[in-house]
This record gives sequence, structure tokens and C-alpha cells, in this order.
Amino acid sequence: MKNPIEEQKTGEEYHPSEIESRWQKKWEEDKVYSPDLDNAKKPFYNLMMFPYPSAGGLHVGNVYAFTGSDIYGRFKRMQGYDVLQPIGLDGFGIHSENYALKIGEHPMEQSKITEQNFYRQLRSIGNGFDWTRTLETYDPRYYKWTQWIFILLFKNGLAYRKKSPVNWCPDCKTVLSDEQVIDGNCERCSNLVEKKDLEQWFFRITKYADRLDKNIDSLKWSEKVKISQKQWIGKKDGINIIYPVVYGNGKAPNNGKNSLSVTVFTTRPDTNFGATFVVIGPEHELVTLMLDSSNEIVISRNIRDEINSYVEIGKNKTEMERMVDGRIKTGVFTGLYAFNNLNDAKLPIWISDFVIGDVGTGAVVGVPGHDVRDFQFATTFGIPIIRVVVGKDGDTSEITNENNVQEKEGTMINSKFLDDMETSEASNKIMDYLEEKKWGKRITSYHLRDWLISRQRYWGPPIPMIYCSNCASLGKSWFTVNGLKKNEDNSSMIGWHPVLDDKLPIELPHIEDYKPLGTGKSPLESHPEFYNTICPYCRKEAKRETDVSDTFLDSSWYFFRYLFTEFDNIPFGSEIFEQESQLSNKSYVLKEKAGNAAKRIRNWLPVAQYVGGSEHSVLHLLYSRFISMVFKDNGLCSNFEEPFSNFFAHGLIIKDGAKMSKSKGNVVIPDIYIQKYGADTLRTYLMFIGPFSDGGDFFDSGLEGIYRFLKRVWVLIEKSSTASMGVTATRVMRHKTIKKVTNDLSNFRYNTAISALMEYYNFLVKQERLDREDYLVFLKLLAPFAPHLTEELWQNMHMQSASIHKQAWPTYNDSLLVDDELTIVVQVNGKLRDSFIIESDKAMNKNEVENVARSLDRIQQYLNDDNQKIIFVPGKIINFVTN
RNA sequence: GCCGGGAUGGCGGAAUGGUAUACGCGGUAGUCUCAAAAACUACUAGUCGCAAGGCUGUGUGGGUUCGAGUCCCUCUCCCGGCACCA
Repeated sequence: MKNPIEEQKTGEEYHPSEIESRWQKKWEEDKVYSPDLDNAKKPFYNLMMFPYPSAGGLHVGNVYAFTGSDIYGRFKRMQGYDVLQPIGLDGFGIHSENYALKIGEHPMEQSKITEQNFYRQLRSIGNGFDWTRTLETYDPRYYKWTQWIFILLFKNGLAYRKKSPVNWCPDCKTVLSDEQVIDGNCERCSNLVEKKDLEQWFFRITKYADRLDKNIDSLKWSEKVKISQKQWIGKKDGINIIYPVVYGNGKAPNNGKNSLSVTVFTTRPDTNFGATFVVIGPEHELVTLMLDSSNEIVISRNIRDEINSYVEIGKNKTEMERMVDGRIKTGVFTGLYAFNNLNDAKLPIWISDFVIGDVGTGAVVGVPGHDVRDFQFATTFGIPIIRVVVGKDGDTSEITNENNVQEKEGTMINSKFLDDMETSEASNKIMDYLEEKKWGKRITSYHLRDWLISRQRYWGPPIPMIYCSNCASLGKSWFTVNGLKKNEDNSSMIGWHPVLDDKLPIELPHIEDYKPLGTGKSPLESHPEFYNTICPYCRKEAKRETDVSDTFLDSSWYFFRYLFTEFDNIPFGSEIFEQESQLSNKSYVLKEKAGNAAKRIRNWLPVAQYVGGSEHSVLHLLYSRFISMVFKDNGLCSNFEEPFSNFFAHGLIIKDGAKMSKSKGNVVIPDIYIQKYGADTLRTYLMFIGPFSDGGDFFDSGLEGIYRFLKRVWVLIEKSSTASMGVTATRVMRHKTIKKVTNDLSNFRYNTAISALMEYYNFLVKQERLDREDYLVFLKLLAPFAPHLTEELWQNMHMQSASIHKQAWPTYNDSLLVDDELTIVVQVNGKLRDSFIIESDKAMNKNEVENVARSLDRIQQYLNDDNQKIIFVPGKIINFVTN
């Protein structure tokens, strides 16, 4: 029998384009990357954030991210896992709509073109995607379930409507979530964001704030992402202090009936004896009461006018103006006082726009000696400053300068029963006291706000809700007609009913006037044929919601859908569907398939490894976690509530030192590089630039270097027909390389894995005789990086063999990692003076090493009676030290 | 302001407290060629030296250690996130 190595073609040059398209086709035909979801023995869900098409195609940054994730998947597959690596498009939403608007195409038609181009590109980079289960968020079969999820949240009391000042981008003509406002500007178009009062749908994510916060500690995520999430949730422990409101003469307004009070949230109650004023925001309810002349609060006409004009001016300020103006403190005195029960002090109540309506209680207590912002306010309006904390410097003098404001901890003074205590002790003591006296209540506050879901745009899933004015006039809502009590969570839902499950999806109609109106209404508002419907409860005429939902809802659950793309009717399933939902009287999901669906969820979720950009640290990852928790609470997934047990945040590819952007004209399109050098070169190059966590600067000459390397590999293997068997000279290097590459891949250290392979290559090419095993190991180790090249060479060596990507990952033996000879470094007083090579076993022996070291000419000149102390590191170093 | 992460040759970067600059790019010289490209070979931190070899070197200044890019403290600068958050 002929040696298979001799069978291979020789003398052919490396032509990546021919090889790559051939193998891509073959892999897809052979379903190399399509695991059997129901029978997989070692499921491994390897997920990459799916792209959102905000341009005609992928740029090289996308390729970077996908390749990094793909390499990990290929590594795991060769380690024997059944790797599921799906791909889809997050093509619904504002990014894609803006792109369509820009090029003057209808989003619905444009999405089909974009889809084709994205999938073509995604195929050309040679990723091991399972092309049998793609999804697109704008596909009605997909967003049927996005709508179903909206209804699920509604039925759980987690979706509600509220009129509130929201971030409004006049250019995108839609509202934005807080997360989408960057320094007062729109994340998408960088236009100034305005405040606008609109009635909107919100998701009550704040109800999950504590859970979202607590779980973070146990996640195996990139540390910086965990920190961002923690910071965004912004959990703070403090106390709400309730101050009775009085006039200057100490009497209560309203003749003492229904006595008024103002509640402030503070994290520093220890300083409360130093409080000299209270500030409420312009949105505070007390302001409304004061402006209402029918109310019994007696304030002078002058003050009322002043308050009125201050509030009106504030309303017209943009976010940006409010921030720029922030340095200078403005405000008006209300004529009212907050009565501090601790020391009977009357604290003047001011209105100022530095206090934000929906932070804390919308009111703060001013302690100017121990808060810089309060100090600025107090000095602007001549309010007294009292020192109650002495810091480390021991300074007890009056605080007259901003630099002397004592914000850090210290020892209490001027605070009666708190005197001489440390601030932390004083804090606990006074909170106990305030609670005991019922003057306050400990509370945990969060920076996280409820998730604003409504978007006044066209290209998104219509919110599946119906408003019935008849039901509204009778005080009815879905909650009341289903016998659920009205409570705080659903009281604003009068007249609202969800679309019945069997009417889903509510399809987005193809309309010509899809452009955003800028009126605070969706384009669907001009389409009665869309919004006119009948009430699912009373059957009278009713109206559909015309806003669509936020894109982040689409992407918050897609990793569930991948598991069920072959079914139209089951997005995911579990035992709950076998019982019938408590909340819905119609079970829509086919029961006989539910058990199977539940099994898939148990087997494949949570996602074993998620890879994505850190720009989604807050938005997407937080929303996905929230939705998963809601699923868990509804029995849709019973084995987890954290969808991504491992998350790795990859870096950013830049060009010429700057972030790639169309305006800078430095966007690198992968296609031309793939044509010229092949996907294998581009992939390997991108991974070689630097650590995957860091990204790097894309430059063409670096690509040439990798292309040279792969061409050399091609030639080396082509020449391998003369390779011998049973050569041992390369064994240590082989095992060292296996160990290094295996460890590096496990930790996403791709750049060093590639350099280890280059070293291995450089070593092999210098050898006179090689073991065939070296070639096989080399190909396997390189396979995740250059899947086509290695497959071609592998198949040339193994006729009729299974794909290299299904071969077992090489293993190493620790006992074979030691070289026959080692280099010992000789130092004198820690300075390198010489080195020598010695057999490994002798290198471990102090006497052997010392004898050789002492005999070296260059060492002898440094040795004398003084330096007899010897530091010996076996196999590495001997150091002669002067006593 | 607060919270992260950094700073290493001409460039991207590598270094369990143990030979700093692996690997690659770029550069210089050479081989091949009529020539060029490609490919291959050698050299490539600075500095003094004919050489052998010496000295200096990982942003700054100190410290711990036989030994520090790595650990501790000081400062400077850069990048990312958050921010009138009470």
C-alpha cells in the first residue's frame, strides 16, 4: 500500500480562493457544523452576537469578532463537543431603518438585499455556522414571539404605560432610552436630545434590579463588563428621611390637616445634624401643589410667580443645556421649611434643577459642609454651613472654601449623641434612631430605570396591544376581566387588552409613508386599516397601539429561538405549556411538542460561551438577563435564569489609530482582502494583531506577513512526502506547542497561540528529519485559524477521511515536555555574566551546576571569598552573591 | 469628580519574581536574476569598543528582593465607562 502522503498533489501553488469556496460548499453539504439538537451527547452552545445591518455589508470589525468566536467553537468541536454555532440578523429596528432611509430604499425591500449580502459575506469568511437554523428579527415567524413576549410581560404586570418626559431625538424623530443618550446626544446621529412629554410603554426592569445586581458576582464574564453592569444598576443603600413641611412661623400648612411632608433619600444620614436646607426638583409634587392656587398652601403671589417662571424655563432646557449650566447653581426659595426633628431646625425648602425628578425621591437634603455640590448651592444663596465631620487632617475650622469640604469619612462633632463616633458607626446609629422614631425608613435605591419600550418608528414589531374606549369607560382592563385585582402595577392599564395569542403575529404592513413623522406618533398612525380593530373582550370598536417596540427587545431572546427555528409555533417550551398558563386562557403552543422543546432548553442553555463587543456591556446583556429571569419566573426555562454563563468581551479593530467610521472614510471592507489573500489569511492575521480582548490597528503589511506564513506552511506540507516516521528530535517541541496552543485557545489568547505555531514551524523547517506526527499535529493546531488550508492539506494526506474539524484535538504529555539539555544562566550579584548548556538531570543538581559555573573563565574573574552565598534555581539560574 | 484598563525597540506586541524585546511587520546587507518582483539567508534596543567585552535600558521618582517589566508606595500621561446619582 502506498503511503498516503505520497498520494498528494505536488508542485501546486497555494490558491486560497479556489480551496476556500470548495470547502465551504462541502462543509455545508456534509452538515459538518450542524449538530443534532435532540441527540447531542456533549452540547456546547457557542454564541456570537448577531450583527445588526446598519450598512450594506460587514466591515472587518465584524469579521474580527466572528472569527474570534469561531476559533473557540472549532477548538471545542475538536475537543469532542457538539458545538452549536448559529447565525442570524438583528435586522429590525432603527439602525437598519436609518440605513434604508439614507439610501432611499424601503426598509422591507432593503432588508432582503442586505440579508443576501450579509449571508454571502458570512459564508465567505469560513465560519462554522449552522446554516440550517438562521433567523432574522424582521421575519414575522420571529417577531410573532417578540410580540408574545411583550404580552407575557404585560400579563405579569411588567409592562405599563406612563406619561413622562422622555429623551426625544428630533433628527431620528423618536424617543430614546437613557442608555441611548450619550453626553446629552443621540447615540445614533449625535444630535442634541430634547425632553418631551409622551405617553409610553415601559418594562418594569427595576423590579428585577436587586436580582440583576446580585447575580453578577457569580457570572464568569470579562471583569470590566461586570463592573459596567454593576455601575449601571447602581445599587445604593441609604435612608428616606421624612421632614414635615412648615411655614416660617413653625405652623403647618393646610391648617394642620393632612400635614404635608417632604421625603429625601440620602446615603449619608450621619451628617444630618449639618443639614441646613432641602432642595426639591422642578418636577416634585410639592411644586405642583404650590402652583395650584386652589390648594391651601399659603405662599405669596411673588413667590408663586417666581416658582412658575423657574419651572417653565427649566422645562425648555435640553439635557445638554442642563449639563452645561450645571456648574452654576440656580434656584428659588419656596417660603416653606422642612422641620428637622433631630434638632428642631427649620430647613428652607428650595427648588433647583440640579435635583432630578426621578432620582431617589426627587428631593435632597443639603449638607454643605460635606458635599461639594451642596456647598456650591449654599454659598450661592448665602445658606449657613455647619461642620459635623472632622477628617484625617484633624481640621475643625469653619468650612469656607470648596477645597475644604469634608466628603470623606471621619469623626463626628456638633451632632449631639453621635459626637466622637466614626462616620460609619454614626450612620448606623442614626438610621436606627430615625426608624425607631418613625422619621425615616432604610431603603435601597438604584440608578437603573424602567426600560422605555415604545418607538415612534416604522421598522419594528408593532406593540401587540389594543385600546378599547368602551372598556375604558367601564374601568375595565385585561386585569379586571381576568379577575385579577387592580394594583399599583396595572392601575394605568384601564382600557388595554393584549392581542389574543392566536392572532399573533400582528404583521407590520407594507406602507409607502414609512418615514418618521416627528410628531411623537408612529407612521402607522396614518393607517386606519392597520389600527382599526375590535376589542378582544367586549367586541366593540377599538384601536391598536401604533408604536413599535425597541430593537433591544428583538435581540433580548434570540438565543432561545435558534434552538427552535424549524418550528413555526414553538419559540421555546417547557412544562408550563403542558399545564396551561395561569394567566392565559388559551394555550397556543402544541402540547405534544412542548416536552421536546423543554429538553432542548435544558440541554443547550444557558449559552456555554458568549462573545461580543463591550459596547453592549449595559444594554443588550442587561435586557437579555432580565428577559431570561421573566422566562424563569414563568416556567419557560427552569434550569437557569442567567442566559450567558460565560461572556468574553472582544476588542475593537481600528484603522490608522482611529475608530472605523464612514465619515472618516477608514472603514475596511473584508471582501477585497478575502479575494486577494483568502479568508484563512484574513482570519489568522486579525487574530495575530494583538490580544483578542484588546483589538488592534489594521495594517496591510501585517496581512502580507501572515500570507507568507500560510504559503510556507503549504509548501512545507507539500514537501512532506519524504518525511520519516519515528523521529524523536521534534517530540519535546511538539508537546510544548500542543500545551501552549491548547492553553492559549482556552483563554482567547490567540495572538500568542499563532506565534507559538510560527515558532513550531520555524523549528520544523530547520530539521533534517521529521516525524509525520509533527505535520498532523501542526495541521490540527492550525485548523481553527485557517480552516480551509488545513482541511485541504489534511484531505491530501488522508484520502476519504472525515473533516479535520471533526478530528480529536492533540493532547500533550507532561513528562515529554522537558528538553534533553537546558541552559543555565550564571549571575554574580544578580547580574548576568555567562550561561552554559548542560544535560537536564545535571541542571537540577546544585553541586553539578556550581562546579561548571565556577570553572567558567568569565565567572572566575568575579569570584572571591566574599561572594560565597549561592542562590540556585534548578534548571534555570545560579547566582553568586556577595555577603 | 468617580470606577476600570494601560504606558515595553522604528511599529503591532511577548515575557509562572529568574537570559527583557518571543512572534510578526518594517529596515539593512546578501543569494538568485539582464533587471525587478517573489522566495531564501544573515543582521536589526541604545551606547562605547577593531574585537573580546563593558555600560545603560520596560512612562516618573522611591521601596521590597540575591534578582523587579512583573510586587508595594508617589507622580505624569493615554484609553474606556459613569456622572449635578443625593
